[in-house]
Amino acid sequence: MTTSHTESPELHAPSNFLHEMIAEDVRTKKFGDAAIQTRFPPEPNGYLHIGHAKAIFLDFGLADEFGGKTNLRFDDTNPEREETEYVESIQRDVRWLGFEWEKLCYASDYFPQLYEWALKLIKDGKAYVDDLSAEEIRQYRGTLTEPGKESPYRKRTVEENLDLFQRMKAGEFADGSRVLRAKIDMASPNLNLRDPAMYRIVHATHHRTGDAWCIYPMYDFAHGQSDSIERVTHSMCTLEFADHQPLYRWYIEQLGIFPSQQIEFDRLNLTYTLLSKRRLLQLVQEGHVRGWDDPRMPTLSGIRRRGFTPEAIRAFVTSVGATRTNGIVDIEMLEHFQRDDLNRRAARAMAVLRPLKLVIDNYPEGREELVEVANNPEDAAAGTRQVPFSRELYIEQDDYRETPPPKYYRLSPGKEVRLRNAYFVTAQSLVKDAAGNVVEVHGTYDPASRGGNSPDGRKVKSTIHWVSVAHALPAEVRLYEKLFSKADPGDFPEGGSFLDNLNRESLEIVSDAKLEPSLAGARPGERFQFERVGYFCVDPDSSENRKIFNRTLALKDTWAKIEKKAAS
RNA sequence: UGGGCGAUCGUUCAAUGGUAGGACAGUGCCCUUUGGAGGCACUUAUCCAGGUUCGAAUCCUGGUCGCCCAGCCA
Repeated sequence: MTTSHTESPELHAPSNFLHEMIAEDVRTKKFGDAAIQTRFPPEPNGYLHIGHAKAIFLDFGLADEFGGKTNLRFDDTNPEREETEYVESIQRDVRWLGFEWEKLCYASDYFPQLYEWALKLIKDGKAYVDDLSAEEIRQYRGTLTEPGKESPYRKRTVEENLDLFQRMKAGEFADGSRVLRAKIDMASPNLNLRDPAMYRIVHATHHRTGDAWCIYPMYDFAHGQSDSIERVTHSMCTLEFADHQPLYRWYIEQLGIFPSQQIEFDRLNLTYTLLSKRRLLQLVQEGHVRGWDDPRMPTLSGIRRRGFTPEAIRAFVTSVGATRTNGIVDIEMLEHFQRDDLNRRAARAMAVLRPLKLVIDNYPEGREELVEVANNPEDAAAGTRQVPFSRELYIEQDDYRETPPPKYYRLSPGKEVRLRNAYFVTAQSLVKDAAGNVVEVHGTYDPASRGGNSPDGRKVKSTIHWVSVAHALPAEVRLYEKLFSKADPGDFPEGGSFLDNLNRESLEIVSDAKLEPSLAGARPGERFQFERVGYFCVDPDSSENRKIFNRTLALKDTWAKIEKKAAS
């Protein structure tokens, strides 16, 4: 692949064991002169999450690297859980990550072929129709330490099996009454080889094939063959499928079809995060979050709405790599890569979340001026903008303390600080309400310090941000914290539930934030750094006259750390 | 106690028989018109026991520990 980003080493595909393995296969021409072919094979039964992002970057990234192609294939063999809504969201998410598939495929497109192959196995005496109930089959399967025993129906003749299987397809039998099984080895130490089910009867409407079928292939009887049909050379999946590989190969060998190769890697786990479709679905259905795209969700649609970027996700999954060891990655690692990306790219703006009025007594009433501000100090090319300054400003409540604790550098009585990009200001007096709360601070500014520096070389310990009262844009800001309060949300006492680990304070809505006026034109999805506060992005809930911002991530807060330490 | 897979700083990834290194987190200092960013420094690891070898994280043997598998889910 020709690369246009040699200057960003972290964007290079990682040198991991998958890479080595494929490189070796290319060297030895394991697949002849065929190009590398991979696939990303989600079941359309839920939204994609950050764990899938790892698989996507691996599937598409590795193929790219070796000049190969990647198909997006929906593993839609279970009509009862799959929906078109998911098919659509998955395509949206893959594209958002920056990938375009070679072919869009569906396992359901292969139903006719799969059926033919089942017939072949029956004719070869390698498959049989079993009348045992699900419960009986489970009992006959044996246990981890004891071999199973053969079903009494295992010796049916080819003719009888053919007849029964065709009638299964024709809809003559009820759900669960019969199943087509592969005839392998009921004593195999690998449970997957103890005559696994190939087809089950399900009278359900499939999201694509409708009611054309009432028998559906199992994952094991569909996946390898689908890979083979698409001439997938390297079929990457997660570790829990390692036990299925012998069966994957068995079907391919019995059928004599293209020998796709399955390779397993470790699933991504993150602290304070749940990556189980079943539980994510539960969070949505029970209303613990606002939907699949709630910014607290680990779904790609959720973190996208939260303000995360594909670039950061790529850097993250690259750093995390692929191995065969199961672990849990610290969520702070993901956050680091996101801050790193946004720090370089996000335009800066000034916004006050919890406003406190600051009146500059010696600034002429009615006067206003524009100060020039860099859009991104990390990137001169981002240019500058003009921000209005006037006698009355909003500052952050946290930036003023009547009695400052040790090491507090911000505004307090008699103290001088810098108003970002504007003037030095000194707090002089304050106004309190009946309850004794500070409602207004009065101060004086040094006109000679315009732009933020005093000609006499005087230093201040701190710089605070501000928004002109007369020009302020009111807005709603949604502050997010971790959805779970426990590093392992799945760790709960007997009789409990992962829901007990939900963080009740994961969402805080600030309804009266004050923004600098330039933000009036911000479009949904646009990302900013509110200086000294954090990274934010415009939520699609925003209307023309009321902006809503989501906090992607707070800035690192050294002061909070100092305060915390002092408190302990 | 059947089978499969694995074990390197607190976490994560690397080292492919030859100086155990990077990133995240943490700590301290420097710098800073964001207590952001940046810079410097520090702390901390080869699961255990044997063996092969001039030399082992790496190869071998035996343990130990962890994960996965008994769906007509994927």
